Amino acid sequence: MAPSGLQARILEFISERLRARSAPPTLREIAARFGLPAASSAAHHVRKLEEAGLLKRRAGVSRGLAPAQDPFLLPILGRAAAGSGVIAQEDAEGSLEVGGELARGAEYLLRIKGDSMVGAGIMEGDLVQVRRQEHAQDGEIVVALVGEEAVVKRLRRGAGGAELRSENPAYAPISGEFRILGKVVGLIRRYGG
Amino acid sequence: MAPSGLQARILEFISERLRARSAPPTLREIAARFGLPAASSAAHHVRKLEEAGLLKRRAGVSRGLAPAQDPFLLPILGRAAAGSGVIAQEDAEGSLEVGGELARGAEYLLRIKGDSMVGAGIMEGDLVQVRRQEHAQDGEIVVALVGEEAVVKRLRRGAGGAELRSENPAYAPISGEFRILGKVVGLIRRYGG
DNA sequence: TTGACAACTGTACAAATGTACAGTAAGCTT
DNA sequence: AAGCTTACTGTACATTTGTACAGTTGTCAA
Repeated sequence: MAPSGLQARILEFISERLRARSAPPTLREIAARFGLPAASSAAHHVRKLEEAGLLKRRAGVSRGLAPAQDPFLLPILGRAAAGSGVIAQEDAEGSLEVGGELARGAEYLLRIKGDSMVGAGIMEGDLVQVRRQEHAQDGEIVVALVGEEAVVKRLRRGAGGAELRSENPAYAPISGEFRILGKVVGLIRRYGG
Repeated sequence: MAPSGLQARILEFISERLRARSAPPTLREIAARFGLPAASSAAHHVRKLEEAGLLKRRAGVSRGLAPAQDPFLLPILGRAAAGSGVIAQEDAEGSLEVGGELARGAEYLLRIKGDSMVGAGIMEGDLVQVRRQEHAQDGEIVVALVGEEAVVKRLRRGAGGAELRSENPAYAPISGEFRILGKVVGLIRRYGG
């Protein structure tokens, strides 16, 4: 199921084209790019990628190639979506296209509610980019599940165990039971207007 | 020079396709979309758009259409770049691809130095998205030229004239001579790692 | 070696696609 | 009205492009 090196490069070639906002390559362009002798050779590899679920295509349409999952369209999840303990993609309040380099490492966006992290420059209404992971290091900003609620806090690991700290003196640290859902890898803010 | 309503819609149609990460339309697809009777009709409008400098195309290549200026790749300018009074694109320290919706209204990115705006959640190292304009309203965050230096401050218009305020009590307002270079429309932050 | 299977290639072809060019329609000036 | 310019359309055609299919090569097991 793992694509061969060549097929991975073909997939990357197609993604590159799309990222550069131009039309994806034709089969013959793929063949020329990788020194394949005929269009059907490219067709063969493209079919393999399609069978592996890595590539979508519109049959019969020229340049109808596109990576199956677009890593640039991130769902925006609301805090309420954490009720079940996992933040489900189905509960997205929408999605936002995030550019190539910017999207690196992020899996979803979470909209910030409240002012508990203003000391870290995270304001109400900001979108934080989150990568799903269950562990994090001391000092990192994480998304954690506290009871039924997902919160964004700074993780502190000390002798007395781990705790979640707000960056606002008005809020007390949370040292009880919690579970880390992900790590904050970036932040996006829009100024109204 | 101003494109007719139809031509503007054709341009938007092409952009939409690219934004959705799929291949731009063929001439016949454009014709079908807008009820034009023949491929040559679409070809005619495309040629007009090209002559107006709004569209680039690769001649003879299928689906070789793309908007002339890609609004998604924004240059990252450093503060030093403001020496001459204008922030020149040539002084970019790099560029960052910013997704469709996110890029709306922004023309370049400016990297924040210093902590004078921490009260507004703007931290050292953040990138602010800026739209060039010479006027701004009371309360908006702007990029302004003070002497030889470009700074990011909040604009306050009062009875005594306009002034630039930091969001950090350690810094005094700037009420002397300054010129507004642009308005901050967004903010992007990456957490290291 | 033999056979079986998958990976890959060559060729031919129908459909899709851009383009040239003559033509028509509509406005505008004189 | 006549003449001119511009906008748009119809048609034909060469090229590009996806696809089918038979053929070739390579790998692996027995």
